[in-house]
Amino acid sequence: MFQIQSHSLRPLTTTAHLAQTMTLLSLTIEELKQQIDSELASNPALEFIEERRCPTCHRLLPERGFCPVCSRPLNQYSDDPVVFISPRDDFHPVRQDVEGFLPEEHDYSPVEDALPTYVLRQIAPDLAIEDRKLAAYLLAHLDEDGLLTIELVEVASYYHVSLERVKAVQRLIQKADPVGVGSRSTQEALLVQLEVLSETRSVPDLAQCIVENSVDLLFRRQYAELARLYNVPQRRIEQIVHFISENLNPFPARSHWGDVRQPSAADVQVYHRPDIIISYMNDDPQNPLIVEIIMPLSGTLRVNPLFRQALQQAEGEQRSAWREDIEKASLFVKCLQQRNHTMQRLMQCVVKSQKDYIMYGDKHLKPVTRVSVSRELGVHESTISRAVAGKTVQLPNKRIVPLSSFFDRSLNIRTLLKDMIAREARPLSDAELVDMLSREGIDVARRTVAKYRAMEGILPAHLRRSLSQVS
DNA sequence: CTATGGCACGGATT
DNA sequence: AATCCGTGCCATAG
Repeated sequence: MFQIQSHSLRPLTTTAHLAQTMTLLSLTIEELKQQIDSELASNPALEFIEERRCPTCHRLLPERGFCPVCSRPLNQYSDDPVVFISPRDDFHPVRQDVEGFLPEEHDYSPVEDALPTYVLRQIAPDLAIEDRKLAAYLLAHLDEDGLLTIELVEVASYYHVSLERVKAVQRLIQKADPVGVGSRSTQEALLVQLEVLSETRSVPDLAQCIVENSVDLLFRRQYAELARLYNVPQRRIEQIVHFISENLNPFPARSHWGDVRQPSAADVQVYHRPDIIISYMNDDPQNPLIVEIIMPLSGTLRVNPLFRQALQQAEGEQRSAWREDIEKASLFVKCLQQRNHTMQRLMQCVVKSQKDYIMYGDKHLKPVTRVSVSRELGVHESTISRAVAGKTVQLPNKRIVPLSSFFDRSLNIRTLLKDMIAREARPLSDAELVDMLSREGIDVARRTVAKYRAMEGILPAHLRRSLSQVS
């Protein structure tokens, strides 16, 4: 497919252009940053220019006018959300030189490379040189949830060091972002997260007790049982559960739970950095929405004009090599711009139709499909799919959800269902729930209600009875 | 007999 | 082309 290359330049640029834009589209910020870095490093024709930032909010100023986040005058504009590209360089808070740090002798799959390196960077400064191999070894044995797959004792005996030392390294890892990574179990991860959290804010004291002694009850949502066990009102337990699901994440490396996992904390996740941030201007719900599409750099990329000039004087071999560099550089820049443009339009469209969802919560999510968006934007559906896949969005209420949740066909029904069950006077059977839903204008099969219930981790009616009796 | 969960099928979505 | 999701049918538990 690349034979065309040698013949003509134009078809090459267009197909390559498309291909590269596609791949860029599907990258998350972290990947995008890597991509840009490597491009920048390998191509001398590519230039990076620092740009102005807003003095108060530290965000980059748009082409003209005021900072969209902190200045008032923008209010005069319509109610439509402001969508813009927001470059940031505070992306990796800790950037340490870790060259030669990762030992080669251990095989770990390149796919999982991102998380280990990310963590390693953070803890590097606090790590004794001789403990580095321990850290690297531990990090190389994380599963996709960020949990450790090996026993600490094994590591200790493998390296002939004391268990204590391995534990110390593990603790260091656990406290890095994402907090709790490198724990042996979800329970351990939760405990670490509680501990870290308690340093900055108050944590319900029972929370730790519960996680430590009765996680299984917690995961199975046996709130009544818990209330009995700890001799507190069930209301209190529910508060704590709420706190836990708001702030903790049993799978440190996960952005969202798989469908059949412990549904106890199913609605909220803690994840490191969102790709997109949606907020109200000045955090005031009166103001229009601000949609920031995060760029990992605070500046623009362009083809270095000096390099262009130099090309004029170059000759022979050099000239063609440089010419190629320039081609590649400008292609990359174009693709990047197009990526941003597409993202911008995509978000514009999505935010417009899902405004209620963003402002008022899950109940108001409209079942928009990727196809409908693609039609509206006039692009291929797969483009949208790629752009949406793997990205995360921070909502005004600081929750971070996958972008794909904007396209969830049943979330609104599920939350409605959850509400109804939460308010129910007596346990309602699935069939009765179907009735109630149809009164709300939603027609679903009985079987489907059952499935939604299962997704939300709600027990069947006859089992819920016991709960309501206790409380 | 009623309420639910399992399996599997078809259509939509990606 | 592969996957996901809603749904119908049937078995099973209560």
